[in-house]
Amino acid sequence: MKEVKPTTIKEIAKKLKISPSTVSRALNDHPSIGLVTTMRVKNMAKELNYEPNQTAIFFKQRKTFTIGVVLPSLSEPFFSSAISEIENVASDHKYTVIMGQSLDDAERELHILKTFKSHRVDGVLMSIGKNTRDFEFITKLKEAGIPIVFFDCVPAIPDVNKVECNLSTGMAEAIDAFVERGHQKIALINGPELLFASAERKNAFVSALSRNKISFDEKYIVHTDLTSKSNEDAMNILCSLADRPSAVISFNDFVTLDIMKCARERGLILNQDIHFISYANYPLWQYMENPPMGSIEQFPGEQGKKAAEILFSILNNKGEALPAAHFVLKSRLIMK
Amino acid sequence: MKEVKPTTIKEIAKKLKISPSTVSRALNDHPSIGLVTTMRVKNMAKELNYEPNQTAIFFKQRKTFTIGVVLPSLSEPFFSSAISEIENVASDHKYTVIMGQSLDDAERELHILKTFKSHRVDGVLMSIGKNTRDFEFITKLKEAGIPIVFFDCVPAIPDVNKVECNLSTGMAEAIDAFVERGHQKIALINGPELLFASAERKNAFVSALSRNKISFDEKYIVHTDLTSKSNEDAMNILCSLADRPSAVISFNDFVTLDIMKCARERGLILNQDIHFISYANYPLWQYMENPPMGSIEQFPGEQGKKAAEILFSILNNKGEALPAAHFVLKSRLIMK
DNA sequence: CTGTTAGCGCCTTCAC
DNA sequence: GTGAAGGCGCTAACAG
Repeated sequence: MKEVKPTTIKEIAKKLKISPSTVSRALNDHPSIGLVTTMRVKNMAKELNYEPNQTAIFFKQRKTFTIGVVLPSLSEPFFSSAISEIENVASDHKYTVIMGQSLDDAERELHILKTFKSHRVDGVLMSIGKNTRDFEFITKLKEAGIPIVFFDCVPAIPDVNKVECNLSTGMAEAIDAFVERGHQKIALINGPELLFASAERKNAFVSALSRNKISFDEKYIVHTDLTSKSNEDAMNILCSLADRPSAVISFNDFVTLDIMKCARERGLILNQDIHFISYANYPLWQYMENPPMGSIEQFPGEQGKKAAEILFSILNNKGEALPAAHFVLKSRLIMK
Repeated sequence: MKEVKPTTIKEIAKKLKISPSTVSRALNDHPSIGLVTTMRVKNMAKELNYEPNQTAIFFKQRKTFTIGVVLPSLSEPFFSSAISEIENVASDHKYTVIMGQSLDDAERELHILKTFKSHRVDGVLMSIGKNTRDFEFITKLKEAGIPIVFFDCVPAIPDVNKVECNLSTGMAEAIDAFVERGHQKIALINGPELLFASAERKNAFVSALSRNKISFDEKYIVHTDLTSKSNEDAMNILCSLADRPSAVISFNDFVTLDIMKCARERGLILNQDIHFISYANYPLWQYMENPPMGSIEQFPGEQGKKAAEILFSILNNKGEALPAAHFVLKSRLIMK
């Protein structure tokens, strides 16, 4: 198979006996080029199967029409629905998406960003990993003129663009829903204590209880390191309490899957002896025979979409710096 | 915030009073440059925070160290596990991944490929959409010297690189498993009749039955267009048969979810009155109370990984054309 | 070992 | 309205 080397502007020019600059202008619909010439050029381009060499254009224009997306993982449904939406928005804006998965490794994260930077991406979307502590890279990117918009897992730092989901609203709705149905002994299986996301859940939990005039009992909050073993341990602790809770809110769906299994094995009847609500990150309840009572949705797709839109509004406004955008979605309880 | 414009090779050269080419060579560890010079250059590069401008390098080298991945959808777990593996392999090879989702739209697919081509990606990985009929693009890419490796959903065309999953092996195991457990009335809820993937399932179904000396009865094959409505219809047809099947193999997990629901609603006891096995595309059974008996795994992650490895072996062998690779994984029944 | 020169494909002043 | 010339940053002959 002979490799046909791509047509260039020069060849079109030669065939038409005009100058390359004219061809370039014609192809870009430059107003000062006659209609006739423009048509001739475009026809010839089609005939020769001309496709602009983007690498040359990127180089020349110092713009790549490419955005980079950094995520902890590409295989988790939570993130893949985000990236799917991001790709859609990017595609609408005629942008291409390059991506990297950090696997929650801070070094790998930095490496990806460095790669993106040397690729001269026009902008970055990012959900930070669990182990990211150093945010020096934000300054670096800013210096390089590359805007970044965070979403979902965002740094607690002022003056950065971010889209996040307020976890409290959903927690409030969940507690309300439980209380309405007569539950008073409501427990929280929270994530690792030092995680910001855990603190947020706890605060929301406590204040929602107090709003419902339920006195807060420390024993109803237990922690898991998110392994299956630890999830079960947490559940066993709760089940062994003299005052076993009748309702449990858990850190996420994976935890709930484990603890539901654990509850079944202890002979409890799901949705009767014990009820569940969890923060959603795995879209499967719709299919289950005995799903939890509800789940608190965080809308990863919307977050990704919104973040991408913010990024493009920045890119289209180049020159006038916009104030840092901070968009907060409300998490919401969706009953099953 | 002042934008610092990136350091170039020239500036390093000027500071060091040597020529840009020497700097370039030193940075690339060219053997003919003295150790001292190399060190001086590298130190200065670090000091000035030099980062090579990849867009220039891509342009100059006619190589982008980027591969393009085209998938029907980024949000389906089946594909996201593939892309996750692909990203890992690419990252190991110091390659970047750009991606596009076709959403099963043939035009969008072509558009993505065109974009990739003008981006001068070094290679393409692709799982074709349901509506792709025209494979002219393969020739185009070949002419442009861009290798392509298909995986999962691959074109039935000779001389293309592809990694696919043999659906028959899993079907055979599934039928065997049913027969071993005493089932004789085994049905197949197949996908749209004109889909290649449906024909494959049907053939495997028929021959596995015959191998087990079960006479094939046409009424035990029904079709669905994969909408929930159609899935239910198919199940209702089977359930209304005088000889209702006791075991059902279905096109994929989504179909099974619907038909299990349907079966429950008709008062059948799952895994007792009726048993299920389906081709897997949605990893959730592990969590269910009454999962199907098993599922036929197609290993999307492995497929993506293998396809990526083939692509890189081609890229690293540039010059000597390799014969078209055709790798076939065996689908396998995994019992729950 | 190192410097000089040229050019990748395209766009964009500056001329006419 | 169009052409000529220069250069983006880097690398790779070709010279020393």
